[in-house]
Amino acid sequence: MLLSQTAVYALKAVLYLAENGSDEPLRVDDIARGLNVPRNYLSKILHVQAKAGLLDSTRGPRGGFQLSRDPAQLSLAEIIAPFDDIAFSSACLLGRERCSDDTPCAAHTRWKNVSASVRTFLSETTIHDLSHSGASVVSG
Amino acid sequence: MLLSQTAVYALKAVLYLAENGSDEPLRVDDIARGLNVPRNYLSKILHVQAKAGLLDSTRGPRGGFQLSRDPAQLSLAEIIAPFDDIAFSSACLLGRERCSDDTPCAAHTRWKNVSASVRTFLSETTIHDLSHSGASVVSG
DNA sequence: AGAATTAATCATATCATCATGATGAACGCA
DNA sequence: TGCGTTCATCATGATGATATGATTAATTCT
Repeated sequence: MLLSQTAVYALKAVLYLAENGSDEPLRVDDIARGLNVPRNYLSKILHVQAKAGLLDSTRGPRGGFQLSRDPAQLSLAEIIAPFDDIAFSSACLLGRERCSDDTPCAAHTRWKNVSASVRTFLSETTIHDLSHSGASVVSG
Repeated sequence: MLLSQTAVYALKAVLYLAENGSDEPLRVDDIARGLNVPRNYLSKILHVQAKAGLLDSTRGPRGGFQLSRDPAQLSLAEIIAPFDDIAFSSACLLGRERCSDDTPCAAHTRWKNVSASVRTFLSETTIHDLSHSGASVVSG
């Protein structure tokens, strides 16, 4: 898979919030059940996202998680970033730390356009874009 | 990283063989040293590639590994396949087993063109293409 | 046959990811 | 203040990827 399991859960959770959250925060329990993902595991993922400023968390009764930003301003890249650098630092196909036009790996020239299209997709696609697809976030 | 470490080693080894091997097989020891990769670990990777029909292995004196095919007929996808399905079965961004035009995930429509370009790159780029890049395979 | 060479395999270690269960800390409300 | 709700954190385990070292099997050459 392109993304780690954790990053996928992070994405799904944000999508779930965008589709099901309103003014009220949603509880981890409900999100976890809705996505069919382990509760405590999801809790940690949501916590990381809250620390990254993507979500607001509220404790106590009527607490839970909310998006802290407009879904139309929230890119997939930002959501993935805390869990997975894939689209950014490690864009070299052969896993080199330094791989640029000046110090290319054997695949650099041919690969860079393809990898750029992946990065562009992730940074220009927003949660808003996906949450209007009509497809269910759940099950997978 | 897009590819697993193992798949990267597999790719590098084949590139190394394409660039340094001639009629004579190359020994694991030499390839491992040339690529700066653990010897026994590489040995297993080469063995898998031999079983997949990509390499010929010969034991005993003057033995080692050779490409079993013309580098111009050897795609990156074929080399990666025994180690990593990424480009094929698990093309769904959200990790769903079934994700198609009929049963799409939320990201399907937007992601499919991008992922197709990755698959195309891997299946249409050959070892020959990369081994003439002028860049070193080693280090990284 | 015997020695040298080389890949193949086995047993094990290490680490990150993925995950579970139990407990702690903050909060709201009566 | 006290109780229930909810997120936060801790301790632990399972699994797979990534290795390492030692041994075995096949082959060549003399």
